[in-house]
Amino acid sequence: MFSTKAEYGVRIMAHLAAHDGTAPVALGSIAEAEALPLAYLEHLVQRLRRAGLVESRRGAHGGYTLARPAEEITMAEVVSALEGEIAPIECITADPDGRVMCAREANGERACPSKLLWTRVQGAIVRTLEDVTLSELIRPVARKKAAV
Amino acid sequence: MFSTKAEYGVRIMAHLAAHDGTAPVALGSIAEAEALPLAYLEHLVQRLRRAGLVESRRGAHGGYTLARPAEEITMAEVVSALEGEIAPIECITADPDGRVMCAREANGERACPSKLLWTRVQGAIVRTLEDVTLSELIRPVARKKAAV
DNA sequence: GCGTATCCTACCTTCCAGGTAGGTATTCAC
DNA sequence: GTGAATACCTACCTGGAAGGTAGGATACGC
Repeated sequence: MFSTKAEYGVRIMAHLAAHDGTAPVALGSIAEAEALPLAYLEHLVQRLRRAGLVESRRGAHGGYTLARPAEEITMAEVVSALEGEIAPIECITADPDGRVMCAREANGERACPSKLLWTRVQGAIVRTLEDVTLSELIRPVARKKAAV
Repeated sequence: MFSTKAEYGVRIMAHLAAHDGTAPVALGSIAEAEALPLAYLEHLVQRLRRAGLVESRRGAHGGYTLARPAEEITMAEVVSALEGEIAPIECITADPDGRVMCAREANGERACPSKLLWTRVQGAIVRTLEDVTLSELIRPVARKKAAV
């Protein structure tokens, strides 16, 4: 489903949000706190940086900070920065306008018979990811509705 | 996300539903119609059979039929028969009661900081899959064909 | 200029999705 | 009963990617 890239990356973001003070947080301290390999996290955090989700300061006492307030960062941004485009199966993609396409349609063939299903699944995933912000993640706040 | 197992399997089911007459449909004819490798489909259809979703008749003029009416078969059943348990990331599972668990919780550790997110994503996926029946898939019925 | 940190590129290894192969058992038509 | 068609079963193969490692270059604080 989602790989550990998404999992680890979300945890990086959550960690940054939780320690969102003045000073940047060194990736080494995150790796230690979360018990994850530093060298691997470096790859992930670079994706987050290139996506404009975190900012970095190099050198001594450097580290990372959120590029925007946690309330304004959605999980859809985080996950797609890490995993690339979100599609439940290969042939389903979304073009820049947000129209969901089946790859087979493109070359004049008829759509997958199951397009309806995968587009709905994709919609559900994307909507959910867009609906959860980083700040919600770090506040186990009075959400507690219908705890499935 | 989902592998081709789910994609192909759903197409098998859709094909069976579309040709749901008296006679069983040979897998070879499905493979040909869908342009998929027969030998691989055999693996998939066995999973569907063991899950009680299709029935088989061996020998000449044998083949497969739906085990239940298409309206009563949900995509959740089909996909989980093919892919196994549906979880957006490894540490999220659902116990027999349907309670969503984080693997880390089990061993006395605290839950992933991001559990909230993944449980919601899982919920959205499962609810969507449960909501789409096989019969809906094969009838592009009364759905606005215009805007896609 | 030294230590600390980010940044960058290349590589390595394990796993498994996706597929192949070959055989056996069952049923039908004749 | 024979042969063709079909489901059923088990084992194997293979490319690519997930997940991780290595090593250095670059920037910053003191």
